[in-house]
Amino acid sequence: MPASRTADDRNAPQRCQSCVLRQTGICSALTAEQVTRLSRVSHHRTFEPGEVILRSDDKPMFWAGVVTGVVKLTKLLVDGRQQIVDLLFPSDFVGRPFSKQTPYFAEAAVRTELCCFRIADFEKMLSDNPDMKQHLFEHTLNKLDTAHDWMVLLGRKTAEERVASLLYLLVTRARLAQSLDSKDACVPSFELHLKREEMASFLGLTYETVIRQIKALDSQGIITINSRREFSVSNLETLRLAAAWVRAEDLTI
Amino acid sequence: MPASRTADDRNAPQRCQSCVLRQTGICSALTAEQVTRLSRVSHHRTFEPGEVILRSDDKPMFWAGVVTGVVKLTKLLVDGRQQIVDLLFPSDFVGRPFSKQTPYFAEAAVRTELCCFRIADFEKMLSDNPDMKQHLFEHTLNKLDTAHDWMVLLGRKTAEERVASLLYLLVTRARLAQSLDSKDACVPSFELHLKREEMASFLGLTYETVIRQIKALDSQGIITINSRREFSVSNLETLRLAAAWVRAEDLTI
DNA sequence: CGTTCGCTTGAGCCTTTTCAACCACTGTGG
DNA sequence: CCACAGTGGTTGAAAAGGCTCAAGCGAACG
Repeated sequence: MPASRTADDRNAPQRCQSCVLRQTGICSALTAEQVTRLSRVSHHRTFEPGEVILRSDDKPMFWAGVVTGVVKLTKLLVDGRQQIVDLLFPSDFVGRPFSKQTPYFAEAAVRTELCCFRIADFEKMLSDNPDMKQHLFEHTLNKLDTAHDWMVLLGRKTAEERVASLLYLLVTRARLAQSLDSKDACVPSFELHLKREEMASFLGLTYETVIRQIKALDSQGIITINSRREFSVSNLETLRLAAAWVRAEDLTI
Repeated sequence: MPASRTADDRNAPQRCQSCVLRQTGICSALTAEQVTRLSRVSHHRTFEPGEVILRSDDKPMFWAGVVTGVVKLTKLLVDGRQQIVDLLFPSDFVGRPFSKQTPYFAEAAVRTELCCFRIADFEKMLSDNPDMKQHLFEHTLNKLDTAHDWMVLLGRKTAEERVASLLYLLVTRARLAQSLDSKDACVPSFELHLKREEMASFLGLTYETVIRQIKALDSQGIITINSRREFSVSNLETLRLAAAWVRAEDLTI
């Protein structure tokens, strides 16, 4: 699946040092020299919106970290019903280690840049770097925690709470990403990376219901609809309450 | 939380060699001698049905493997709504490593025997035994996969499919456990370890709906109700179809 | 022998889905 | 330049699946 090395890949050693994975992701466990060594077996690849990154049941050929963009992980039922089971943001990982089969479809939601490793290189990398393995282990444990939180949403929350939960998650994500770039503390407005249909698929609803609940949140003044893909949130705490979110710490997706 | 060492614990070295955890669980990664050494810092503890094992948000004091019984992991919303996010069976683990807070309530569903370690001993054990850590890592990855499967159930399946899914999961579990003891290939009838209410909480339904769907499965001949807590399944494949389960391999809970 | 807990059943209601139509925007080709 | 198709988004009306509420049953247990 990964294309051959691009011209860009030959700049890898420099590029790697400023990568998001280096700063907060898996490469933060490495020394500068180790990163340089690693950069020789990694290569970047860009996926367009809707492009499939990994196919369910396929033998995994590569493993990757998300550098920019958003990846959705979806599962299908035999009759075509589908559910997004996770959204991946920069510093998250795509691929199922230690398995003969990929358990989901990974698809780019927006234009997405991945840092890819061949499976063999990746597994060697892990056994060579216990700290890296530890990082990935803890990341997996966090993912399990947030999956459990999402199960509460899917099992028990109302449609309005679900939509509020997703918007809260996305606005928090946006703040997080922004505070890394600039020191701007508040994000009044944020852009939606997802279609209504994708929101619905992640929330266990239909897209019509999502539309109606977004409108309901707007008419209650909890959010303001700027355009189809952009919203403002004046009071984050109000949104959190509307989401029936248990604790802020739960928000690690 | 763990009680002081019992008389039983002094027999630990012998007991450990025949334990489920030794055969298929985390201790399978150890030599007999390592197990003996480990048995000195472990101790067993029994929990009665409904007894709380770990409390959400508490600092984790111990970590344990399930030897016998069933443990349910539940999450609560502020207003009291609750969702069971996982069921643990023998050879599963209770406790969240590498975290300051337990992310859920762990409660015994039936009489349950745990093999407990103090957190400090446990973390030392992991760093001393890379194979053990690897085992736990892969176990966590499996748990994540099954959590994703359950998200599909909660987000997309009908009430009948949900109930069928749970029964299929439990009957498969029962077969698995039985084939370890005897070589009996088929389990026509199996006992339910859960109350209707617990089934509902795991399935994102109300218990009335669970009751009605069990009845519906019975009247379609997919299962037979022997008693309130015991069912028979003549054709496992029919049940699997009713459950809209994607693949048999998904069933690792 | 009464109480409690778990389970069952029924009736009506409500949230969400389904179905269908329509709108807004974008890119394409005549 | 405009007709056209295609995609994503919006709205309304009707249907339905599952929930709520209420009552009753049965086994276990003190």
